[in-house]
Amino acid sequence: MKQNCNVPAFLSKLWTLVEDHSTNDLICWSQDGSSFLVCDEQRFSKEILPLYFKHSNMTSFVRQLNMYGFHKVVQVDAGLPRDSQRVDSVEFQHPHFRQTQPHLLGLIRRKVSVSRGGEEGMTQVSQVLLELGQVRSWQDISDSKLMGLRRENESLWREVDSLRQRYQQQHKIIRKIIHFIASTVQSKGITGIKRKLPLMIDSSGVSHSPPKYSRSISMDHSQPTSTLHGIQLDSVSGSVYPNGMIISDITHLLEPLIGAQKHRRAQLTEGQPQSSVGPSLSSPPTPTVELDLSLLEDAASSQTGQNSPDRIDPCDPLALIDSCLPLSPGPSLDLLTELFSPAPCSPGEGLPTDDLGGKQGTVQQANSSNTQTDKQTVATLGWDAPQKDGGEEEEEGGEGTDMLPALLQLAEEVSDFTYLAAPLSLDAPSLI
Amino acid sequence: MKQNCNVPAFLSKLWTLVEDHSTNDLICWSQDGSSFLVCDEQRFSKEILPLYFKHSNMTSFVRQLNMYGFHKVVQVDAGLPRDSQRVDSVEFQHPHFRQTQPHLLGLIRRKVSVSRGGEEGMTQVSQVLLELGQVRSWQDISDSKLMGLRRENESLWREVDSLRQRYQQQHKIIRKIIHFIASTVQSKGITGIKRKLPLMIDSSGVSHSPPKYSRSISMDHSQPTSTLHGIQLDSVSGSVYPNGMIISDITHLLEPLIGAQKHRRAQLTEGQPQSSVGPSLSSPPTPTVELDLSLLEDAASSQTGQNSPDRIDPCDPLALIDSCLPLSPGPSLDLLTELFSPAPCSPGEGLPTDDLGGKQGTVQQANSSNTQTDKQTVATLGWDAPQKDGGEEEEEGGEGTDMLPALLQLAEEVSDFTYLAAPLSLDAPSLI
Amino acid sequence: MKQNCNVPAFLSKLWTLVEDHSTNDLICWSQDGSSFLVCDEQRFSKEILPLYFKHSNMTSFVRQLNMYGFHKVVQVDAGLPRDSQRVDSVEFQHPHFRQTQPHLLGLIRRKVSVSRGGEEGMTQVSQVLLELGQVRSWQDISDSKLMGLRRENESLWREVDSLRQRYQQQHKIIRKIIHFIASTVQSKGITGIKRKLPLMIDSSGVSHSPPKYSRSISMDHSQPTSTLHGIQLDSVSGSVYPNGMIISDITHLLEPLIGAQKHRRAQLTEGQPQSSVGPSLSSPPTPTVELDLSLLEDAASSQTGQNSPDRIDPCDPLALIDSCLPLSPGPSLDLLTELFSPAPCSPGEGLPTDDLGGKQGTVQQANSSNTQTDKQTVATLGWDAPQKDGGEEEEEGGEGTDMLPALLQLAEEVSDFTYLAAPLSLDAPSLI
DNA sequence: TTCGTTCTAGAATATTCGTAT
DNA sequence: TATACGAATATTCTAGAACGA
Repeated sequence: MKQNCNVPAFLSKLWTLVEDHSTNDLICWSQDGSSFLVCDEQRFSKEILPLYFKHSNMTSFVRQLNMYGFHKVVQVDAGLPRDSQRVDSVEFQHPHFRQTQPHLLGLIRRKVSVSRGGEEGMTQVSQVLLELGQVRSWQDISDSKLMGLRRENESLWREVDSLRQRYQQQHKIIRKIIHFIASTVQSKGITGIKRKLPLMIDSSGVSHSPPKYSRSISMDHSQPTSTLHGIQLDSVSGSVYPNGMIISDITHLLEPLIGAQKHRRAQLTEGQPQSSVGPSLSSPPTPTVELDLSLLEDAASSQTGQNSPDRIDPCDPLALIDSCLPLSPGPSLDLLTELFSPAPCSPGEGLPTDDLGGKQGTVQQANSSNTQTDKQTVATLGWDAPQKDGGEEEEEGGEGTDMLPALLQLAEEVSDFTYLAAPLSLDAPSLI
Repeated sequence: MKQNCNVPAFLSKLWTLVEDHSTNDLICWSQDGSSFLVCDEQRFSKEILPLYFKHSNMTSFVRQLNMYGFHKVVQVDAGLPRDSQRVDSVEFQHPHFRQTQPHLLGLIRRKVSVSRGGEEGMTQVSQVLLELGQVRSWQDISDSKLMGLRRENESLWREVDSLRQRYQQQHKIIRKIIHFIASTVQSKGITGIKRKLPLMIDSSGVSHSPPKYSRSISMDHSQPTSTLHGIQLDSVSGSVYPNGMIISDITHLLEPLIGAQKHRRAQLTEGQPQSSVGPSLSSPPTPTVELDLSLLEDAASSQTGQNSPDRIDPCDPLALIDSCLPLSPGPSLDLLTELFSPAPCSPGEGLPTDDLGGKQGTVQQANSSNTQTDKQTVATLGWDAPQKDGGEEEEEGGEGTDMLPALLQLAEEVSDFTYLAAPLSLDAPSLI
Repeated sequence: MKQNCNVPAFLSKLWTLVEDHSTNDLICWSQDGSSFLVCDEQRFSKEILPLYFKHSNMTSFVRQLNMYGFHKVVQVDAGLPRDSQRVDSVEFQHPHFRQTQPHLLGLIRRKVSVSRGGEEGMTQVSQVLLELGQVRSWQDISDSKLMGLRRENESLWREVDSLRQRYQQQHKIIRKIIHFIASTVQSKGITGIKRKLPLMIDSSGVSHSPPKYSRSISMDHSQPTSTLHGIQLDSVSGSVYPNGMIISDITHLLEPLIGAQKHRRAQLTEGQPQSSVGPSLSSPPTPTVELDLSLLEDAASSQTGQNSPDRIDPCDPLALIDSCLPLSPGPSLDLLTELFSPAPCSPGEGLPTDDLGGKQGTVQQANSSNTQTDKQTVATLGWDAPQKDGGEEEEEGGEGTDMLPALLQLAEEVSDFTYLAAPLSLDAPSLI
């Protein structure tokens, strides 16, 4: 029974007690051997304790445990009504009290009443002061760190802002490209036949047509509204159309966009908010833009649906927008086909869904009117007309050829890009 | 059941408990009514206590008794051997807890840990306390700061995510543009006829429409306004170069960017560290141009150099693209293929819907293999056919077709990019 | 079942409670894991709470939550009439109570009513020591937070860097696309005459001159390297002018952009919050893109106005581009002209090496002057020549029209998108 | 002296109540 | 009305202290 003389009796007894397999139903090691459990406090105190100690009180046993630095392990399922089967079991643990490692018992020390001698309170004060000094120095350091972090964050914000701006710029570029392409197409078409321009212009929203102005106006108005939460958004939007021709307004009509906006807003409101959004950004972000040229496809489809194929009509913004929708895929080609095909399209395809709060209603109308170009016109315009114009041109066939190299080049470049792009990995920070 | 409102619940319950004759076998008044006895601690704690309190622990009951000034009454028979019938009974007493005298309960006061009463005054203590108070307030502030930083970071994460998404969207747009261009080219080729270019050029870019001017004006206006809140940014904008066209910048693209990036990194690494990064870059923004059309030049040069279409040629493009498209899958591509290919070209190039899984190796390989296609192959595909083949090809529209594969390839490449790029994981750490 | 001894029982239980999938219908994590929801208050309090606590009162549960710093998350639909099915669900959140991050529980501190003490002698050193101990523990926590933030920031930086790189890549792609378009145009133009394309290209600054290649090469190389430590600033400078002609800048001219920028800035400033202006963004610099093709439009418009009023014609890319050139006005145009024009126009258009110095005044002027070119001039240049050349051509112009609207629409869409998307406000929380 | 036993207290958390905003 | 907090009490775990071996 007795253990090493160095080890207090209580610890020796406790070890023996826990090790004893014959009493495992009342007291035993925990699963991992890092603590021990007393399963039935009642029986344990009355049946086991007297065998080792001079008492049969659980409280005394616990007092000793605490005196030697043991701690009760709280059960999460506490609080449960003892009704059910929950046998009241208690668990105690000590870093140096582990199954299979009795040699660690020597490291367990009994607590001694520090008897704080009241007198030396003074010394303690000095100690306290010292500690305070340390604390203060630490504070300074911590504060510095915070400042640094804050600056860093500011830089990050600026950086993000910069990125966003660049992104916007790029976006504009894309827009321009599209525009350019449009121009190209036009010019080609034009060459074939004549005179369609004016119309186009009108439709395009650029032109001199009065509607245009109204649009602009509406735009302006709308902007203000956007100011709601008053964030930068407004400004942004405003910035949008500076100079070029602004066809954009028309677009606004489209619901899709609107819907998108709303979402965005909502997102903003919510996301921003307080605390944690968790980094799990995975979800976050409702993606923002949705626009893409898929519209071409859609437009085609929509057109088709409408029946009057005579015109291309990609003009219809709606169609375009729709196309953006990830879901609506299909027909992409149709549009193109129609566009390029000689057959006449459908003239009046009003912009559908506009809602915009009534601001753009006008615009739409104007738009639709424009769109009305008929198929014939298109044909006449002869998208490819130029090419065809001259028979001899063919030799020039070189035309196509010309493109090729460029495209290849482009393709290559892109490929390159892909390589570079590859993905920086971000290691997750994580934390603390 | 209810007791005087002045009397704490514990005392009320205790009185009721002791008075209850139905439980006299477990708890009852002492002979003289000056104290009460708990006869069977075991049963009492498990059967009675839960009926009155939120626990079934004798120790908790005792703790309350002590808290209210009750004291245990030592049993004379304590010394007796534990054997025999000595049912473990405990007795508690309080001067104001007497049978038949419930009115005295109001005199029983619960102890409050007034402990601290410090004897020595040491003035210093007050000083120390003062400092501690400061420290604590600082803690609060610091904590707030951290929280703020954390929120800021979360917002940043969100922002970055948003940017990434937008970027992706843009990417899609680009892809679409390419697609569109491809279509255009094709159509043109198809038309068979040629020649229109010159015209286009003219039209392009320069338009005489009055509206234009109006736009410009608006632009100007906007600028001024923008200056408002603007900070250094304005300067930036200023640097931007308003509207003229600036060709010079183009150059920037080249190396400079690279160098810049490197710098950025360095900064990061260094900056991160402790405190200040210094950036009082309020102005930072000055945008630098990154994008430019220099490509035109490059393209030209490369083209010139290459000119011979036989090379490159990434043929099997289609497959790749589809796989990439997250949203709009296959159809579009197929469509295009059909449209542009005079005859079913590469039927087998089903769009691999598989996702790249971030592996580009495959793609590249495919690519390279494709590239290897010799001119002839290309011709077959129709890619360069026009050039090489014969003039008649043109009518067949086969011309345009030629382009298709290349374009598709390009599109795919882009798609690839998207995949790779997207993957970035943002785990939000969180913390604080 | 066992929880960390350091973590209060309430938190352990709460965690277990929320994690328990079997009770997800009553209590579970929120979508993003940053908070938890109690769906059916009634059932939860009566069925779940008693299993973990000594009560079945929602209020007590909430009190504990508050005691530990949890806060109720207001439901957006709060204002709605209580009518219908409004399932009474409540949501609570704590910055350190997040799904998948149980290690943060240790950072949640229970509030202590520091009230006591007060005035009098508080005293005792012990008290002071106690406080110091708390302060120290807080320090540890704070330090941990800082570390976490730091890591998070590092990740953010990496992310931003990644985005920037990807952006750049995309930028290149766009550039390539432009290139391609340019090539296409050229080829077409060639058709008119035959076989000039190559030459033109060459001349246009793109040329095959060895230097060009060297540039490209350098670029690629540089990029890889860029990944190093580089900071953003460098990039900026780098971005400045490498070699080719950069048309991109041109875009900058447009006011919209500028306006937008300003707004952005303002936003930034405000968002950032308080203190620091932050701008010490050492890094900030990373250049932002400025380039856009707006010029196309502008050019078009201006041209139209000036020269061939009959049509819009934004088609000609070159013209547009030229117009954009702020600095080297004349020359650039000339170049393009030369390229596309059958006859060599203005030979000497050196690339303006001057740096923008951020002054646009000059640029603009140049620009305007350019724009002013009248039709005739253009004609001379050969720019519009094609159109005018053939009388009939004009009429044909109508053809193109069909496309135009669609394209314009598209352009607008994109613009819209920009507006919508961009605007996201990031309010910087700020704080500290 | 050190350790063991017992009774009581300290300290922190838990539960309830009341109320300020 | 509802959210959050102060305050008082309740429960638990641990510690202090007295006393004896």
